[in-house]
Amino acid sequence: MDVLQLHKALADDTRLRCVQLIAEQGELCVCDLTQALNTSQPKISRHLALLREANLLIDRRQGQWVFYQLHPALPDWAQAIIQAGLQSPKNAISADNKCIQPSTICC
Amino acid sequence: MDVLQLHKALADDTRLRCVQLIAEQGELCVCDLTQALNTSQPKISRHLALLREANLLIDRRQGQWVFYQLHPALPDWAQAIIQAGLQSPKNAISADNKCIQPSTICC
DNA sequence: TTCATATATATGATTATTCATATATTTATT
DNA sequence: AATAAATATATGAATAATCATATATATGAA
Repeated sequence: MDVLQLHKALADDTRLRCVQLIAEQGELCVCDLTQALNTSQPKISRHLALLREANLLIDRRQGQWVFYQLHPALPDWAQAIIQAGLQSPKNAISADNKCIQPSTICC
Repeated sequence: MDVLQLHKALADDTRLRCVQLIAEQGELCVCDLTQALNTSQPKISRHLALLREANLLIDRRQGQWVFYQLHPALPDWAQAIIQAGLQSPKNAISADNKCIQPSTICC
């Protein structure tokens, strides 16, 4: 993972909001994100796959559900970039995260 | 300027290297960047225009030359994102910046 | 247990759209 | 005229969205 790849991964509204929500909540499943972002399941799934392939997220299946969290080995500079983005008053999730609780929305 | 726009602005190799070089050097002119990145002048110019329109850079004409620097009113979170990217051992300019001196290459 | 069904997620395939680059031209400064 | 920079246009490439379908797990009835 390099800096360019991280910016590319976060340069999409859906992906940025997924990462910011997951960074705030620790762990969320696909159906959480689908509801929180009010978007289609295949769209979320594709973007999560991209983030997983970029080593930004890891997934974990638990029964029916697949939970995503930040990759535990994310380098410091990458964590710093994600955190700095969350500091912005105009971050990507300010309108979404009010109604999110970890895995309690649809699961 | 919001977080998504910043990531989009930095999600291109040419633009990321321009911003990182400028952040390190303070100020560079178009011909500096053209030489440092070994790429065509129209390509650099077009990407600089994008960064200027995104309020990431400002430009200043001095005689024949146009110098670019980071926007002085860049918010803290945006500066933090740029700086964190420079911390990466795999940042975008590690192969370029060795030969750069502010405005002394071609000007 | 077996069968049927529902739910959660992923993936192919297609289409649409956005983005980057190259070439040529133009403008501005000295 | 010569150098520096910007812009216009066309083209190709990468990216994203959508629909349909596939897979995996869970649940409940017979």
